[in-house]
Amino acid sequence: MGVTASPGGGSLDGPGAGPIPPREILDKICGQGAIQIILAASDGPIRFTEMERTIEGISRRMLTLTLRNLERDGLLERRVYPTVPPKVEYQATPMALELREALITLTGWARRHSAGVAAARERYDARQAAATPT
Amino acid sequence: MGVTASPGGGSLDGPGAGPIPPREILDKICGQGAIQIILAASDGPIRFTEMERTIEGISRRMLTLTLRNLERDGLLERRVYPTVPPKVEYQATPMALELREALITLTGWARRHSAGVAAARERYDARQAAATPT
DNA sequence: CGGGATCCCTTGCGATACTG
DNA sequence: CAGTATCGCAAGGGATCCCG
Repeated sequence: MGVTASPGGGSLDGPGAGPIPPREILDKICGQGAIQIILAASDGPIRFTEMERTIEGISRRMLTLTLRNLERDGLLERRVYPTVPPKVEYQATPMALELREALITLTGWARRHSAGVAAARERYDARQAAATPT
Repeated sequence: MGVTASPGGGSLDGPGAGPIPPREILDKICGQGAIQIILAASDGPIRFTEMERTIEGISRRMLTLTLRNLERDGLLERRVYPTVPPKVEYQATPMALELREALITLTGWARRHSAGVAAARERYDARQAAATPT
């Protein structure tokens, strides 16, 4: 993987650091609420605080960091309006839009099977507890 | 392992631990090579070492852990043959198979845009470096 | 409004060694 | 073959404060 810089994901790679391993890309997209962020930015420009309210559960810090990462990877475009108060808009790039369908499928699946996963988990845990002597 | 329901989205077991937040489910699926594992187990039963060879780059530890997590969440079925030497097979459950298409899309996208992401990253980093005074 | 900087605990994860 | 156990560092990520 990258060079492991300081906390925040700022990987300082030297010039000519080859292609990114697909695994790393997927991890970035799926981790830390990036999916919701991309989807939120897929329906036109969206502001920072709008996102914060839309995504619900994400911390300010993580939102900022993930936005930066996605921008860096070319998945989001960030536009700053030097007004007072400041206004910043994010929107998905064409590259990111290609993911839209798949990401919707994924989130839909997760919502539909939320209970099923919880049930499976309880069954598994119960079985483990039963197999463990006191 | 097991409990540790700390900030971020740990797994709270215990009786009646409600439904799983979709976010957490997605993170589990996307992180630590779970995608490749699910896909590898989508074409019929596959053995532990086969997976280890197929996935390439995953550590023994992570493979084991992720397999356990996916089994616990009801995405993989694990079958043990008490032979000598032991034989263990994993295969995707129907629930996990529903993800197949989307996961293939995702991995395909990641492969296609690997270079594009790398390029975007270099551009971003260059711009940052340019904006930073010495 | 939209962040950046710092603190600091928690978790992820590789490396290594041992086992049925 | 298919794991489990333990160690140890580094990354993850929340909380808090500050700033243009």
